[in-house]
Amino acid sequence: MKTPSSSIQDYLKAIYELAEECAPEPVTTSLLADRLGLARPSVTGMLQKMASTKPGLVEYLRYQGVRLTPAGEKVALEVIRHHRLIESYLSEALDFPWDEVNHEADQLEHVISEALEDRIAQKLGYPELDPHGQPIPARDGTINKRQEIRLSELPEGSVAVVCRVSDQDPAILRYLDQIGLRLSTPIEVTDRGPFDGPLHVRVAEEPTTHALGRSVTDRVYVLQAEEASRSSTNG
Amino acid sequence: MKTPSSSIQDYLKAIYELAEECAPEPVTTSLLADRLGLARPSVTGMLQKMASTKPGLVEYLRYQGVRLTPAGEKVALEVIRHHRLIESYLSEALDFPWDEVNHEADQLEHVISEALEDRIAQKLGYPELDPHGQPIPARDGTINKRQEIRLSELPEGSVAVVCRVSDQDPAILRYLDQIGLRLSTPIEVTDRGPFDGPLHVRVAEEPTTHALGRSVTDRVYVLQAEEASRSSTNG
DNA sequence: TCCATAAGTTAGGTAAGACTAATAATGGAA
DNA sequence: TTCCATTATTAGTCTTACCTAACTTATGGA
Repeated sequence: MKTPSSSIQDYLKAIYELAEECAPEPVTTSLLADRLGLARPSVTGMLQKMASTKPGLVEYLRYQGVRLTPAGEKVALEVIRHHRLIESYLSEALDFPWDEVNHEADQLEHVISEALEDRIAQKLGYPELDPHGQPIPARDGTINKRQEIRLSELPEGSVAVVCRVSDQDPAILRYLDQIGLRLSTPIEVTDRGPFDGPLHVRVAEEPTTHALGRSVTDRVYVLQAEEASRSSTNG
Repeated sequence: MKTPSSSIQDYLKAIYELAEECAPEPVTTSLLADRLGLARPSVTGMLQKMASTKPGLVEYLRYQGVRLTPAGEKVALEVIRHHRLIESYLSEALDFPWDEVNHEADQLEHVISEALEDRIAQKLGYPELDPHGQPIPARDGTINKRQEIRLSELPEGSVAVVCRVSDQDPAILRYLDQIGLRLSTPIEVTDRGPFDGPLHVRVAEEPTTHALGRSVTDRVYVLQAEEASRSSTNG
């Protein structure tokens, strides 16, 4: 199969990530448009084109959305592998801060060769997690999923360890870094307001608590007690 | 000034390199088409577009060719800086062989950010030469030119040091590597046939000589005695 | 000097991939 | 069950950068 064009790769990646994050299956046209920063009709057009000219990658359901086929998911995971390896490399080898690597990797992921990817993976010692704790798919398209839950779903009083943070919003990443909430950091939910109000979280050894809104707590994933001990985090 | 599109950057770079290599000023449409792997009418069209929509970058002379203005040359040198820094990084940090870095860098040079370029330059210790001995332009667009001459212009019997090799043809680079002709290698012209026949060259300490055709000797640059001592080569 | 050939340009077309404005389907509330 | 707001799609353009075929200019021998 010929390598799909850069634009199609972006669509596949976005579909995969949205499906994983919010799971309104099938993934909706406007959600995709928002994520990609495109007008909705552009997305409709592209989805129809993908469904007709690359049969077998996506399943497009008129007025409902789009779903990846196993083949489409494999392509998406290849792109994501590139992306996360590049993020890791930028962070490890070139000291990029974790809020900048996503943007940079978005550009690089489409032009990197397999040979370069191999060298990078080798130099890094074949890492399994990127700088945000996101699992790096293997070359064969398999990916390790852990028993992580969203910080927003953590019950009051419970203690857990941060294991993964969405890399989408640099501002959030900068904020998390600033309050000391990084990968492997143990945290405690000291207070959840009613419904989906802000969560009060105490970080590691520090005395102060921070009130975190939904935009943050939905993008931070944690491992609870037992699960945490089974898995070690690395960049 | 907005960053010229990737395609325009390729044209500017190619114009600069062709002018430097062969100097039929102005650079001819078909030379450009060959270098870029495009049909001639495509090049004509692009040159006209550049001349009209980006005035000040190139001077286009109908039926004659194209020349860079100082501003156009500056943009070209920025692209070339990206390219050569990337080549250097791939070679130094990721152990890429010198015949592969050009191709890889062609892809990467358009998507690398200034921030990433800076990190790379810093990690490498601000190198002045790329893996082929080509000077890396400074950020302000200045470039160091040495008193190099083509191997094909070296008189019979003279001894010189290889200081630069064109990175355009991977096969030539592999061949040179194979016969031991690398940067800083001293060589001697043992015999030049009549006119532009093959040059017989002896490499460093080795006894055997090699007959090199014009396609090679025009792409290898050397420094003679005095000049060689003024300049040291590094990757 | 003339003309064949090489080199360059014009004309017209295609493919991606995006956009806006207008139209149609969907689904929740009254 | 009807209606309306939301969401999705169609229709029609635009831009970029390429292509081929046909035509034009330039050039260097006879």
